[in-house]
Amino acid sequence: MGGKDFRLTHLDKLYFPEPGYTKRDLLAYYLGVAEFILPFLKDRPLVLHRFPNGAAGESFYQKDIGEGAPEWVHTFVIPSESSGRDTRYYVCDDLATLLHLVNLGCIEQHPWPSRIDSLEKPDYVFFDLDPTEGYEFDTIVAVARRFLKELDAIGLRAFVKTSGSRGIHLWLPLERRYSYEQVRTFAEIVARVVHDAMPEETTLERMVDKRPKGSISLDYLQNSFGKPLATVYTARPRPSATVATPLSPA
DNA sequence: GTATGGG
DNA sequence: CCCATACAACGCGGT
DNA sequence: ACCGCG
Repeated sequence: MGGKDFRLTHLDKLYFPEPGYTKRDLLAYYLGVAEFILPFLKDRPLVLHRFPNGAAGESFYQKDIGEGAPEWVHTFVIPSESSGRDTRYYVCDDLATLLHLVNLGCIEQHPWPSRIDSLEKPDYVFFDLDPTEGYEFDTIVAVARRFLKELDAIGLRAFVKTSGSRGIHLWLPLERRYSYEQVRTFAEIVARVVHDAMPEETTLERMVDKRPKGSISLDYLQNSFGKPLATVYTARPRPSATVATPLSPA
């Protein structure tokens, strides 16, 4: 693969026991959608969420490529504010890297919403509509439509995808002119407008156990430096092996 | 998932 | 040889 | 400073 050697291991390991999908199946999936997912990974630091023993097993997040990564992988070094050390992030720019990551047990792909040539300036803002226990899917749809309506009212057209778990993500491309803080503030304003319009159906409460049952949590805080978002076509570590899927808002 | 070290 | 263990994130906001 | 959250 372009002289980029790597080894695919444990191909028969069951990654999704319920439907019976193995790591080989997951690799085949990503091979099939590579041409669609790679453009969303290009030039972005990637946060890995690894499940070496499948979707139901123990998992961990990984930012630094660590030891033993192929020498040809593209990386981007970002100083960690808290630890003071440098972190060498993966940047997945090609199929070989994508499949290498899947081999590590990286079921999900979580790129930053900013690109390495302008890290401090996100090129999209997103809204994570996350349902609480006992929700109705119709409620999420109604809340998503309200977001689209409010954004349309100020001349903005957002894109929609299923998160692949239970919720819906909306995202809006931005010129790279605004800081994370500015983008987060904008997201908060829009979320408050929607919450004021649908106070029963939505919540801005951060504490999980204080959210009204059945309400949709509007999480705008994730629009922050170093905080990634599960991207389009990424597989999710759910028992049924769901996938984040772009939707037409029609 | 992989590298390492002990039994 | 095989098993056990170590290791693999961090920013934001509320208190 | 620490904790909950994603």
